Amino acid sequence: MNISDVAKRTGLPPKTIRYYEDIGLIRPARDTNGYRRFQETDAHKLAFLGRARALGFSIEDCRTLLALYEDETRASADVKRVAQDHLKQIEDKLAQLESMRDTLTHLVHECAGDSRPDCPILKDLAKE
Amino acid sequence: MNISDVAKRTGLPPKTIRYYEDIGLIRPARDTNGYRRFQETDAHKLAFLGRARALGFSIEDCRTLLALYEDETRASADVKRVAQDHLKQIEDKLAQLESMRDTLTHLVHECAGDSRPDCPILKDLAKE
DNA sequence: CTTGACCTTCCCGTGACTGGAACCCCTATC
DNA sequence: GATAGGGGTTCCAGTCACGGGAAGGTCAAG
Repeated sequence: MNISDVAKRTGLPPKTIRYYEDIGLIRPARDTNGYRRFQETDAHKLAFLGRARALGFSIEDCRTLLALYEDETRASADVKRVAQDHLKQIEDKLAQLESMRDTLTHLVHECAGDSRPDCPILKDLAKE
Repeated sequence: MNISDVAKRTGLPPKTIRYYEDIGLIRPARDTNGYRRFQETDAHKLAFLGRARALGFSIEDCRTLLALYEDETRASADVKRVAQDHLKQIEDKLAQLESMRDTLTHLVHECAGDSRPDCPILKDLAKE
């Protein structure tokens, strides 16, 4: 498989796949002409990475998860810890965004949104 | 006021304040020794920017909001549009994070987290 | 006069890519 | 054989909103 084939199969852009090789997440073989030649295992790893990234794991987390995946002697506790830490981060971010959303929703609701200059949104931002 | 004074008052790090000058959000005066000399209006603008950033507005949104704030002939509709667009982005992000959280919560719950290698988290990432 | 706390500018690094330039490879067609 | 096109390759720069750190000027106190 060439890079565009595996890109189609995994849904990852070719640029991203090259980047993942760059940072050592995958090591596809090369043809004599210099083209990357992807094996099934490469496609499989890339799909794994795509799903991990879709769950918001950082690249470094992905590296760890991939290593655990390939380590038959892993402890599931190690995987769980990575996932729990990440989940915690997401929950923190959610709380922060919810707070922003609540404030913004309130402000937007208060604002007339007409041609007059008077605006509670700006008033709030400029308070004190 | 020197930069550390206004930093204390606004809660913004000096680095951030210099950056805001760099990109043209503020234009503090200078003393003969080259030090920035902040007026009340500068401190006020910085506080405004700090609150806008705390609500998650991008720097470019902040620039727009500041311009609207200083324009006595603004229409509140323009402010409202910026806020609504931003609110939409936040809601999209929230939905995305909630979906991640739900999946992760489920997976973490399924995982024994012991010394055995069997792990539903990895299984899910590697599915297919 | 020295010390230490300020201040200045400048450059590099962050995360995870994306865009673009410049160039090579392969096949098909004129 | 020339050419057109659609692959592929590398490398460099840019994104966003700063933060770290170096090298050096300024100022008040002891």
